[in-house]
Amino acid sequence: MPELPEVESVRITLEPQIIDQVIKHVECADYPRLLKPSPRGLAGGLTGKKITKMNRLGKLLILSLSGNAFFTIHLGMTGQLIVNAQKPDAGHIHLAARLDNTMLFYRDPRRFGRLAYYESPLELEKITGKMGPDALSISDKEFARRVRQRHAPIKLLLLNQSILSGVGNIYADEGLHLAGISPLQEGSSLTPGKLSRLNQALKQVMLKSLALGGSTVKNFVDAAGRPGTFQEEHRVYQRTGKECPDCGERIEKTVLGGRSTHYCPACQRRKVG
DNA sequence: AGCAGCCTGTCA
DNA sequence: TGACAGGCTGCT
Repeated sequence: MPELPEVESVRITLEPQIIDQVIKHVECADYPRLLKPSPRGLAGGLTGKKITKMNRLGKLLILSLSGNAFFTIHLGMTGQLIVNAQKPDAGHIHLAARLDNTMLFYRDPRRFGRLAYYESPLELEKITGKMGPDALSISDKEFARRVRQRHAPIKLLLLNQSILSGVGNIYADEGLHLAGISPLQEGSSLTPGKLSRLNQALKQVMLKSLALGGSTVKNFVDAAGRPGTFQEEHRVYQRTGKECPDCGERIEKTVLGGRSTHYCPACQRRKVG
């Protein structure tokens, strides 16, 4: 489900509840695709480690553990972290970790998420090294450098996590609308001015969303169990046929890279040549 | 570049 | 019943 603002909302609400606690015991389901390097390897690696810090890169949560090890959590589409004294009365809980003062559960109905244990910074770096810079901190110059050499439609570039980390379908659509750029516009055809406008628009949209706890389109909740409200501020996303807040034209929907794409045909006209 | 595949739940 | 969903990988 979650993109950068939702994942950051989880990080902010989860960190104080689990920081400096030792993972006493781990139980997990037998889903090798979800639990890396393997269900047993993950449980064995985590057990006995202290959680010393919680960071985020794009949509990836990175927990630092004692002994220079790491625990990463990618929520996929429906991943959810729950802190509770006992196992919640809900299905699809694939991991339960007993900490000093509480328990941490991972729930994920669609199982598109991924939990992984890395035994050293070098192992972690193999993953994070393939990811682009975080979308909240990338400079205009770096953003332009990474986008301008590509010919694909700009929306597909924004969704590509090796170019930029953290932007998903909602914020790509919202950021492009705010910047007045067509999702179909080729990356290489955008001027430096347009590109810096887009970079700033993405940050603006995601920071605003973060301030509102993220977007809850379906059932996102943070680690305090609270939904976000940024969906009420969406300008184009899932507003097909409704009026553009800027010009009143009807919002259109198309498909790009297999993903639904919402835009205003008037404000986001494609420039050719 | 484009699409099937991974999964389940929900809505029309 | 079928279409669709906020992500990503791996195949052609």
